[in-house]
Amino acid sequence: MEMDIDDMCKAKGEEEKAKPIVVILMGAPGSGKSTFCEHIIRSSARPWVRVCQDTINNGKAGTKVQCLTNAVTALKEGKSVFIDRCNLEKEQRVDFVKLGNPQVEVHAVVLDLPAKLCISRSVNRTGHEGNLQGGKAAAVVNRMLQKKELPKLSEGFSRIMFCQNESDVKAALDTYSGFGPLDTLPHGCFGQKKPDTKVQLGIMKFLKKVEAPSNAGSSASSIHGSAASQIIEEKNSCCGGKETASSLSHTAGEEVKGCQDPGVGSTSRNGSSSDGPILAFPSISTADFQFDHEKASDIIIEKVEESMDMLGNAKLVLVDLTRGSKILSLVRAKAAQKNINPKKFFTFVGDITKLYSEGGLRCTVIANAANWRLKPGGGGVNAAIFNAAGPDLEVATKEQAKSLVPGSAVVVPLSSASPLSSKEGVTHVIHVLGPNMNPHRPNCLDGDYVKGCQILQKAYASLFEGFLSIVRAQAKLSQESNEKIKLEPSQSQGHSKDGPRNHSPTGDQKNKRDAVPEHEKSKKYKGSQNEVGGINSLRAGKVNAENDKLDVSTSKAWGSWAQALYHIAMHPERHKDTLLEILDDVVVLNDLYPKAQKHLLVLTRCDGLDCLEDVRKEHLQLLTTMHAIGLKWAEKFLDEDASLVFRLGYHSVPSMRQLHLHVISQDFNSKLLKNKKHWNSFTTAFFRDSVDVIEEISNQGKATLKDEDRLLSMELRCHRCRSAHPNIPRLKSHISNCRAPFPPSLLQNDRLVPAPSNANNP
DNA sequence: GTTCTAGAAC
DNA sequence: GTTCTAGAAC
Repeated sequence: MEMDIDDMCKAKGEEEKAKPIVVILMGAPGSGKSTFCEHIIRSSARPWVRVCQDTINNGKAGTKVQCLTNAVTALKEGKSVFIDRCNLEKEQRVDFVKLGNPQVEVHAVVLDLPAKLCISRSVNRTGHEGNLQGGKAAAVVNRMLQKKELPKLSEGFSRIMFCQNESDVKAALDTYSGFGPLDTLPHGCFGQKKPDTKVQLGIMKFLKKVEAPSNAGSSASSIHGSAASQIIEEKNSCCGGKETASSLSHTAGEEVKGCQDPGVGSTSRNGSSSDGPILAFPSISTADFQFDHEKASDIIIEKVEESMDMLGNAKLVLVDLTRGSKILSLVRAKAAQKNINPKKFFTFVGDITKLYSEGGLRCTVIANAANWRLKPGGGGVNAAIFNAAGPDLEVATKEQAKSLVPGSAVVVPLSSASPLSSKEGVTHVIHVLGPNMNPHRPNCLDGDYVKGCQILQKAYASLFEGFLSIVRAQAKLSQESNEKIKLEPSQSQGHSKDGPRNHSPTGDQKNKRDAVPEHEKSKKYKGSQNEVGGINSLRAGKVNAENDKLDVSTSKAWGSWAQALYHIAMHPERHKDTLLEILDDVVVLNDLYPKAQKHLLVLTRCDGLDCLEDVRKEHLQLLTTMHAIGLKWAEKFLDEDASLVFRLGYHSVPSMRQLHLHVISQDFNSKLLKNKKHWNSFTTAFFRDSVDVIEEISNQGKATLKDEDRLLSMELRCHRCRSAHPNIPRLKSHISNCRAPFPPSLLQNDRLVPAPSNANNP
């Protein structure tokens, strides 16, 4: 179906310019499509018509042709159109995309909220009609979601906005509510979460099934499919940067105001990040905090030098607003003196919030010289960055931490709705708090440069470490997707990436969380993978030494109930009757509350090693021993029951003190597995496979923790087929029957330990 | 880590 | 009414 351009122009008459658009909504039942339209229609200055297939026929469901006809009519009248139907499959939306023409842009708004939320909304909405309740609603939504295909610009959309949580939806609402009749919106993909920014699951993992599994009719129909279905996973080509980047490059300022220092390094201006991520950072503490510039420049150089080997193709850029900046010249001179690779580290004169638009330097990560409360305002870089990033940054920051200890940093993923993200290509802001030498500011060190230098060193170390964690996470993600594509070379139409997922909490959960008073939030906060130093360490009772008040001893950070394993490890002879094995380095015991048929713990006897966070290279041998002993026991159990499959790993943040390795069979058949936290602690990225931990310690010297609270409160998904379930009992009834193969990520690297006879088909 | 329980969800 | 979740207390 084509629009007649001439007709449309005539209809609009002289006034012109006002261009109607078509917005095709996509989302499962309960994703909020109608609410979305209604909200915008109420508040928008643009005339809109909502074309809803469910009600188009005098309040009853109509046909697709009716929808198309109504849409054409509305467009001829100069009205913009919402296509309010699920549109999850490409085939279902192709005719609506054809409404577009050179005069009429077609946008997509994808409401990809967690399945559980859609299910619960569907249930609520349809409950009174009595035809789509409970499991039925779940089945319908799950089945629809199985087929969903991510829209791509190549289908004919000029703009696609992905909404994976309530705040994304809010951003989209704001965008279209404020979208006046004469306005235009930038083209491209927006809102697709950057890889592994921990914010999201959702739509990034897009699934496409070639054929339905034989048991697809059950309410627990699989999302990932069973052995019968072929799953193809692919990193969606339209997301994560390429097209967004190209759309940005068209608008990049022709006039390059930013100025790279000639003496130290050089990089091409436009698209300069194409060959590696760049961290732009201001000099910490040398402005308002009045830290000595000579000392600060030494520390910058020292810390930059230390990071050089780990950078890979990533780069560091020290940024200052003014060309004559003293700190910049000092650093430049010292970098040259030390022969620091100018391609990996250089200085740049420009506004750190406009590096791309004004300077042509694309930095995916920028550092902020934050205040301890992580509040906007103040002045200088902090005020500038919070201003430029918009309110999203404040919200995202609060999710990560409430305050910062001097010498620490916190990584904050930036929502794609933030102008810093859309205009400058920034994916993360790292807040850093340096030492303060200014008596008019909090925590003044009164000229104590011994402490001051230590803190500044820590601050830069934390900053660079935070940046490297982002770089590593992104590298790992792209490597994984490459592997996936290699695995299924002939079927690259799907859109999913497997592996440990960072699911978003459901919207309602988020609301509840948002209702929690601030102090409560920070009280509950237990640190996150992206957080460096600071609060994460606080939880373990190991706060930067310079903050004496917070430097509590390790044992005090654990509740009395969390000491049981520690006591066993220190005095195994007192617990002989409960222990399965006592060795020099480790003891083995059954988990007191097993969450599966077989669930035991390999417990280190090393004093002072409480959790994964404490583990360093010197513990590599111990980790290997723990793994070997765990494996030995798994194999013993497998001898007795070849149907079992084991997984060995650590909790990112354990509840019990004293490092312990879980050896757990994957049946999860235990009445003691009672709640979401139990389930998610063994089936999300929160569970760190022993093999991966060993690899990370060996390569990076420490383990990656996935300790976000959200992981533990994620929607419940089957660990095999990844289908979503509304509650624990339903989930358990599903897993007792699910025989789908394990996700590919678990099948790699010996993460799963099956009986030898099942080695190829656990 | 568990238990207890209020109150939300069904 | 019963089931289920999630927060507080331990």
